[in-house]
Amino acid sequence: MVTLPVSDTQLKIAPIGEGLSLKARAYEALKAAILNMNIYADEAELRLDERDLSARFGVSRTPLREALAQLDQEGLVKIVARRGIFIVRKTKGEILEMITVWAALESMAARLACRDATQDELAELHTLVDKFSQDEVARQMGEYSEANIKFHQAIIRAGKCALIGDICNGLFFHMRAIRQRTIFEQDRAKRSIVDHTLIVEALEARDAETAERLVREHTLRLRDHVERYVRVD
Amino acid sequence: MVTLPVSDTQLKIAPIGEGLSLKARAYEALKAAILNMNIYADEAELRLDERDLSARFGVSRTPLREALAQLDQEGLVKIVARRGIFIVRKTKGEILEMITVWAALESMAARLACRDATQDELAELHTLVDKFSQDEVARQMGEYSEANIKFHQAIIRAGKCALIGDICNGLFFHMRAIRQRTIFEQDRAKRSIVDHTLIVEALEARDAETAERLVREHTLRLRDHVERYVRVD
DNA sequence: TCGTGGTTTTTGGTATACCATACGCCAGAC
DNA sequence: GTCTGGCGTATGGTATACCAAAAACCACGA
Repeated sequence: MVTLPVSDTQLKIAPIGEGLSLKARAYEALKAAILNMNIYADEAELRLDERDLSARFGVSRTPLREALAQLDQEGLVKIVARRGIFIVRKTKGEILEMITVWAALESMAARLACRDATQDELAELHTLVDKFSQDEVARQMGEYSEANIKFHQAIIRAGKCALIGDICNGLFFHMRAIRQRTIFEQDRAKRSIVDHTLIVEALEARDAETAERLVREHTLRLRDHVERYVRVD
Repeated sequence: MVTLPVSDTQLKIAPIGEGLSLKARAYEALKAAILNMNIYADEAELRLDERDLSARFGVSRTPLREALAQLDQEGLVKIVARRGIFIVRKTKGEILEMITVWAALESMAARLACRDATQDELAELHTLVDKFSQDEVARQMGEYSEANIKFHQAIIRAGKCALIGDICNGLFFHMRAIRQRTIFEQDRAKRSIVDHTLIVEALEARDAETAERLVREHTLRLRDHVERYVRVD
């Protein structure tokens, strides 16, 4: 009897039970939980307990600790020996720095995109801006935020630098975890549409200097807005 | 009797026994070991073994695994379930991306520095460039590399954005771990001195646009040099 | 000689027990 | 009443034993 290599069949029964390791699953679950916590809970219970979490998830402390250690390194929690595990609240200063880094990276991505973006990618950007302008009345702020992120991610993707994408995704995640993130959008939607339109025009013209400058100014303007009007807890 | 607060005494006996956790010590040791390995060893032994390391360090697998997990997340090693732990070799593409990110962040730091750098910081930059020009004959490439990094770190510091500093330090570390990193310096020292001098001038003139552009072009030029002439393994 | 099947070994993943220290409670002295 | 010191408890850190899957090895047969 001949047994075919698994890769040659079309079965792929595989994904049963989410083939991820317990550590990975605990990590995702905790990440999601912390994010929700930041949105819903108010000031209460900033502390986590390894044994308690271990019991809730039904796994031992070992994989849980590995997941927590990773979250600690990413800056979402802070582990203090023999004291506890605390959910980290970003300070306003840290948020401003994140936006600054974002501005630096995305403006570089825009520059790269002027050289390397495909026609398809430019078309996609055009679509994102257009769709956005048309929805103007009906759209909710929440949708705007998602669409907004999508637009910026599309620029970054068009720059073809995976590392920029990775770092920015991390930044975006931390932003998402901020409670008053709605402030990011407050009174900025109209202005953003204009900015976005101009940015796409510069990209289509392959004008690197202008595209870079527009993206940088656009994001730094958000930074200033947050610095001036947002009060973080 | 009056007992003085500890902070008012001048004892500070504290640092007994390197208060670091075993995990932290294992992490530092492994990091250093991997770095040396990348420099000295040739293609041999890209694989690590948890039990073996555990025996060598004299600690159990648990803290060792946590240290390895952290190195894995930082991209220095890759842990594959039931296969082994492998020291990661950066591809040429990844190196180019790191330099690109560096260019984006340091140019932004230069922009910020034009607004926020103190006179002392500008003076320090001046010193770094001057000292460097004078040593021209006697200096070794190795020293150049260190001085070079120092110069760039000084600019980043002057930008007052801690996050940019953190990310760049990570990038610099990975660069240091590259074997043929001497190529970075090959035939570039003379040009660098000119570049650095101009950059400092722009900073002292508080000319953000020029400083940003010069820093970006300087680093992207290094990127192109690597892309063209460096062959990574 | 080559391939084929099972068995042993290796190796990272997980569970669990124990350790050491920071904190809180409470009794006792002044 | 307040401060002090011991002692118990909570909690992250560490050690160790076991598990499962992948790889390596080996014997056997065509």
